Amino acid sequence: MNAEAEKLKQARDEFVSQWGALGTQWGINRTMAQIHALLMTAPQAMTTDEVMEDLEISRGNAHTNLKELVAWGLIRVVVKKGERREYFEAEKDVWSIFTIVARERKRREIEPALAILNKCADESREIETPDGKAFHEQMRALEEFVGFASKMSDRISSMKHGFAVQLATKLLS
Amino acid sequence: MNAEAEKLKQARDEFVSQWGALGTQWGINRTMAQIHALLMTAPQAMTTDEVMEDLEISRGNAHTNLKELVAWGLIRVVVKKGERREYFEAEKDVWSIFTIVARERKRREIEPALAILNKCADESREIETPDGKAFHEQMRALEEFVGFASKMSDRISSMKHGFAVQLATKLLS
DNA sequence: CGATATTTTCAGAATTTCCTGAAAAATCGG
DNA sequence: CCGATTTTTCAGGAAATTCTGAAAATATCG
Repeated sequence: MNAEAEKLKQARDEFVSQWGALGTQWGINRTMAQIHALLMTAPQAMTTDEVMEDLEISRGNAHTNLKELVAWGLIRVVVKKGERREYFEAEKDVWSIFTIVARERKRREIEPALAILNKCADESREIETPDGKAFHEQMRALEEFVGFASKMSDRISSMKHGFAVQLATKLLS
Repeated sequence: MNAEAEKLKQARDEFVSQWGALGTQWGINRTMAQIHALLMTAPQAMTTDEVMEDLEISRGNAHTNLKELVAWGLIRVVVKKGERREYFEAEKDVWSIFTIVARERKRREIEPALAILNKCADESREIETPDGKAFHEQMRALEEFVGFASKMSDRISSMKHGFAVQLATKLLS
């Protein structure tokens, strides 16, 4: 019956490793993605040392990225009775994961863009040359679109899972 | 009347520089984002040399990133009659830009993820231990969700601009 | 307290990504 | 073809990011 455990270990290792590689494409570092993958598929909460050993990384690296994941809200600290050290466990619900990631991406990608577009649209509002008008119009169009995207993101993130699925299904039908 | 041109130049420079900085957050390199910003706000198509001079970058850098933007479809090569060298101009329509970026992100972020989840869900399908079942179920849930996202992305990207706005407006109302 | 376990920080090393500049290749008109 | 112009490639350097390992800080227990 240990062949099963072996198969599981292999599948999980592959998931962790590949998910880590993907993280790079994704703008988060490899270790963070790997830890996330590891904890998402962990039967129980894990300690820093277990994570270190499993991924063969340094304590500093494990610590920094665990805390970063906690800051994102993708994992939680768990304290066990009579135990001194911290355990970590991942949020496993896919809809929760999605909304957390969407919120963070909005904060890091959409909001700064909106700020820039706002400022540039503003600074060019009164320029009367043809080129100036064209520039202003381009800024305004981008601003409007990104603002739309921002609001959509909020709207969808705040939906209940069920409602979002319903909407999506309707859209895909 | 040259104060106006000065103001425009300043606003545009700021846009280019800030958009470049944002590109980094975004997983594309600074130069590529800067060139894109520059061309999006250019009154006319520009040559490689003009881009080099404007952004103060090397020929190799300018060339590589111009070609990369062409590969994405965010800019086009323009040939002028009686002129030997290539000019570049950007796609300026925001909806087109959005669909191009969405398509590329799907290709680079969603599809590889789906492939991994598929494989891992498959490899764990027959494991009968409780941990194995939990792992499989997590892979399956993620796969389903990401698959959904992928289809949604296609659907929205293939919409006409007007229809998408209509839908969005309804959603935001 | 003092001893011990655990977490946090961070300087410097390792790695990855990006850019330069120059040489090579391709293109074109005459 | 030849010479001139333009595009492309790429080795090596520069810059940015990530990781290690060890020391410092903090927490906990008797």
